[in-house]
Amino acid sequence: MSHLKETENCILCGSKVPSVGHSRFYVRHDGSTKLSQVISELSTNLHRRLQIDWSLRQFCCRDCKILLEKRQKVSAKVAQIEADILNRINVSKGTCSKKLSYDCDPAINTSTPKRTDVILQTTSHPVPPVSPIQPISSKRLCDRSCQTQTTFQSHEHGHEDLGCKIIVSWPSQQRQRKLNKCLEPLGKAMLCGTWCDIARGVFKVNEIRHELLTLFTKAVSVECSSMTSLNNPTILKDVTTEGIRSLTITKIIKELKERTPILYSTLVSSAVSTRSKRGDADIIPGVAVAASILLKERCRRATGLQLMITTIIKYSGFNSMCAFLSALRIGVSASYFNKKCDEFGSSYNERLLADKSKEEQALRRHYYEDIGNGDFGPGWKIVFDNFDMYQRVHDMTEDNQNKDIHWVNHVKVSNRVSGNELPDDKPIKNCLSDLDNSKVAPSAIEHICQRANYVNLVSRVLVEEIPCLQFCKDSILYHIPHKHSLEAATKSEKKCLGIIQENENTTEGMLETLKSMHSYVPRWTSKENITHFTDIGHVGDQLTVERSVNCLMAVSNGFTATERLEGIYFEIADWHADLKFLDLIYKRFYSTSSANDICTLFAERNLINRRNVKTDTHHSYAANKQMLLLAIRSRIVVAAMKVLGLETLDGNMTTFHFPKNKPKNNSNKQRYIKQIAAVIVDEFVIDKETNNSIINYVLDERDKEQLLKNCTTVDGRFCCRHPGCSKTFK
DNA sequence: TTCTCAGACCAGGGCGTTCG
DNA sequence: CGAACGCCCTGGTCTGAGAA
Repeated sequence: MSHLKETENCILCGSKVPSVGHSRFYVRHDGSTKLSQVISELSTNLHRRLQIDWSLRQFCCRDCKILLEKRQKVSAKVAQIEADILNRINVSKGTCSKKLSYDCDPAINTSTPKRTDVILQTTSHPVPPVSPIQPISSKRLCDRSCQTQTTFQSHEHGHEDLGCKIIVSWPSQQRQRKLNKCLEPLGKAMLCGTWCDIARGVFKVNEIRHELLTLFTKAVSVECSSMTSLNNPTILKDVTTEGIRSLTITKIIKELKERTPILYSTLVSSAVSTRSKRGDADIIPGVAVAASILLKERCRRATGLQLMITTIIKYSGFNSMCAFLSALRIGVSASYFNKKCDEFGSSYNERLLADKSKEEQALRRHYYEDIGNGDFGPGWKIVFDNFDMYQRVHDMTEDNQNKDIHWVNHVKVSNRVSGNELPDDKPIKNCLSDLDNSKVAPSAIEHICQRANYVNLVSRVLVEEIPCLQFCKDSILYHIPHKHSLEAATKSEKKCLGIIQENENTTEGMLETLKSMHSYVPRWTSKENITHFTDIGHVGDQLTVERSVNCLMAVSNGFTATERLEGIYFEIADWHADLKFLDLIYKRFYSTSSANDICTLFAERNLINRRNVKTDTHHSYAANKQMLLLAIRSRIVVAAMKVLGLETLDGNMTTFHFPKNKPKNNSNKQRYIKQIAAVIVDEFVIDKETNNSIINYVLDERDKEQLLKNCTTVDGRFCCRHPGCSKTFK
């Protein structure tokens, strides 16, 4: 060391020390002198501030040396006092503490770590412990193969030393690391906390919590896998008669407790409040149901509970079903449901009232303020019909007779196609004579369109019934396009407005019904304070409209628009048109006297034993309709078999093969199937001669009308056809 | 004597009310 | 918010009266 240069300043205070004499004291780097030992025991904070350059020989001044000696004495005294306190604590409390014990087991105390010593050092606990960390509440943590040992070093610390250090010792080396700030509570809990404290410390660290959750979910997944495994399946997978008979909620809960404790605990803690007094022994149906649903989601064969529920739904009435589902926490009780239904239904007409208000605002802007011409909605109609019910009384008295109830049901149906562009104040034509016959009769183009529609309809039947044409199923047209296809594709908005408890058979009842419905007609008040109503169509069947019109006529001499029920107009909805058409068809094509005439409807009805088909369509509408559709389809199939050269339905066609050189794309398939359908329509459906004569007739009629129009004046008088004559005739 | 129809009876279920 | 209770309705079956 003699070759090292010497410093001129004191190692601590920096003051200049004399180069010779007794005022300077040598401080050795290796700690072999008393002074150097004292300096090495200084806190890290002081050490950091010293910044000693050990490449030079360091010295200390006399004043600083005195201070260092004083510190050493005080430190020794503090250590002695704290050791005395510790002894007193150990004597008074023994080892019965929930906190970490330092002197619990002599065996552990004397044991030496075989491979690794983890030394936890904390400045906030300067008491020197003598045993490894072990929370006393459990014994499993202190495993010999992985022992942790804490040693405490008594220091005098500055604030820079606060925190936790972990020291790991191997036979070959020792490493130490200061714990991250977020891990400090965990370190402290490991040092002096209970198992619960340690777990809480772990759970508070977000990163560890995330990993813990991953492990937790894995554990749940393993549990559920074992439940659905083939080796040891859950009782929920037993769907045999005996299995379903013996399946109970209690059994499910018992199995969950035994086989999926983590899942069960999670569900129970979700279902039961911490403040609840329910014990572990309680059967919680909701937990069993939730677990069953989740397991069914995982394995579709674990369907025992679902099967049980469905069976009960099928074979129980509404009340008992509600009670059952309510007990399983899937539904609510019947009484509560009824109460809520009343509540939900209380605002049954609010959307109609909102629409009415919107329409009234538009009307006011349009007529009163003279602005806003296009903000009317498509409007709506009110459809109404009688609702009849016969109620037989249990105890008949003079006053309590069987009740024949006649009420009125009404529904709001929003228009899908707007008619706002049509005039409200006058008809489209002034006079019926202005309407040409040719415009009413189908034109030549309409006949051509009609044939195209037949082709589409026939192609539907072909792809559905003939196996060798089924490859064209995705290429046919299911919706025949028309002028309002776009609007018709949207869903109709219907709103039930409930039952009006009035009898439409009586004038009084009908009047009350109309008054009730009139409240939904939008209105606006002019500057002259006159109320105007817009027109809302009310749609009913023939009888209802007839009665309504009579009633409306009866009040037409009212003083005000409200009394006259202005704004209501009626439309007849021929809901029975389908039935009437069917009736007509059966009158023409169905005769019970033609049982022996093969290929007639009646003979076929007997052949396939459809005894529910009757002459009177009114009494067997569905049966007659099905029979007719079947007859039509069968004829189309037979026609197709003839056209395609098919011996049997499953056979191979001899003509009309799909072109081999063309790819089977959508357009080619569409063209192909339409070609076959067109041949069938032309050969078997449309009578060419009749069709042509109709078209010719229509064309002739149109020509005649055009000729007539050219020969008449504006006021409808005929011109004189003599050249040069300007006279006209009536 | 047979057929038809109304009423009694019963079990089960719907629904509203009350109470905790 | 649900359970319990009571009232009433429904559907099926049986029975008796009256008509054919």
